[in-house]
Amino acid sequence: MPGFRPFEAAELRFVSTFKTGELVAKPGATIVHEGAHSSHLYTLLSGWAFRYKLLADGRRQILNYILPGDLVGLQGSIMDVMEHSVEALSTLVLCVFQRDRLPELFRNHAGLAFDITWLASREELMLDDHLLSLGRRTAMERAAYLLAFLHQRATSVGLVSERSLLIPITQQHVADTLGLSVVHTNKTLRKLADCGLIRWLDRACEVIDVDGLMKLAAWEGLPAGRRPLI
Amino acid sequence: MPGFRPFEAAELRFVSTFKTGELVAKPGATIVHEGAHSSHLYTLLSGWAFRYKLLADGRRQILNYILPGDLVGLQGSIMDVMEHSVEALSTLVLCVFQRDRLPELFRNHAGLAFDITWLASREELMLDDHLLSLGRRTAMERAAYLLAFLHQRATSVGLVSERSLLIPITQQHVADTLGLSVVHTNKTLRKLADCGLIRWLDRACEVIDVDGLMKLAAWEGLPAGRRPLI
DNA sequence: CGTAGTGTTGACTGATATCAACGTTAGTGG
DNA sequence: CCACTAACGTTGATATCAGTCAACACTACG
Repeated sequence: MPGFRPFEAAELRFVSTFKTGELVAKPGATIVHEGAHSSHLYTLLSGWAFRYKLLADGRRQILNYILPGDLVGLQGSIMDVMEHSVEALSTLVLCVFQRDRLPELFRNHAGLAFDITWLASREELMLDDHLLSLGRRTAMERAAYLLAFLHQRATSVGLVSERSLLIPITQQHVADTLGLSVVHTNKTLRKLADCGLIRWLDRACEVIDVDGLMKLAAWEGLPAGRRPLI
Repeated sequence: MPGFRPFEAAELRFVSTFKTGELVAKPGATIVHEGAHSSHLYTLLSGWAFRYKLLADGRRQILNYILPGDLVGLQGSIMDVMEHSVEALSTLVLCVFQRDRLPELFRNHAGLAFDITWLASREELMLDDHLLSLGRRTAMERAAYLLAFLHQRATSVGLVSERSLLIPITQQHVADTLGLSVVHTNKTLRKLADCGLIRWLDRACEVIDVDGLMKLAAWEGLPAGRRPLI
């Protein structure tokens, strides 16, 4: 896989013992529960998922999307309580790590420790972008940003084959990401479709013109560069 | 200082050589510029600051606030480009680190490396809360959340003396944090003041009833527990 | 064949933005 | 010492974006 930094031999050996197994999750399954203690640490191998938080009265906010190569449950492994939930959008395959060997990883494999911090910094960077979007962009701009963002992330892990990508989300997901109602989200997505920027399929979105979306949202894209994989 | 984890001797020795000096910044000064390469890595020793991003047309979103003990510029040290700016709210004293010795820190001081990752996770956790606020809370709830949040953070670093705290921000800062207009922010803060929850001073906010604010926002507070200091 | 989830649309309502004016204060230069 | 200016905070009138309500079509599924 291009775009990932290569492993050293010792790192590879450690990671293979660090891994305790694989977990498969069905669409709609909750992998991580907000408020849970000592959940596991995972890497997503394939599929789409998302992180979210709930308010007491049921209002839901989607915080970010999880794509192959992303860590799941790091925050819960480092602090002790999980402060968000994670749900599968498609069928997932996760690599399960031994959470309690994280200190050992930091002690003996500085390269891997740095990679984890790198991934945490990248998450922070994405959240910053989302915050800018929710706070200061209009509904159209927000929607355009979100779809351009997901397209770019999918591209960077090789999910965009022959110029086409289906993002497996419903309009309810989009609404809960953008902080809008479903109805208004529907009208906004319709406008984007009428402009020829996207196509909305059954429970999926096809991005037709990424550059158009990025221009509409005035979004520069994520910084390029090689990323680590754990 | 209670609430911080103690250093080991070797860590203390390293940190004292890792530090190259101190930087003092005046209120309104920009310490870190969005788009800048190779900025420094700092720890804030005293004062209040904030991180923000701008849209091309000048719309500003404040991402988070920086209080004593927080790292400044970690994202820029790990990726290469700074993706946000940092501005001083009050007079700051910063501890300046040698950014290029970060790999050495990871290699020889696993405990400190873990601390950095802990701080990054905590930042992520705060951003998650902000995202929930911007996406799903009303103007009143958002304002209440923000002020309760800042009060709690100030408390945890010992800034709240004799039950009183002045947060050194203008209503423009609040507006740019909450994603609202200044005018509406003013009306919202007025309502909070009329409820006896806060008092608005010249260029500062005094929190009178944190519990009332937290209840209004349905916010649980940040997870408790000992934090690292670098 | 009913039911639940999803997407769509129109009518109406409400929250927040925009515009405008004004008071206060602190700083500045004459 | 006194205009003058620039931030900052305040308030009311009006405009607009997004929310709510309601109805309906479509599909998958039991």
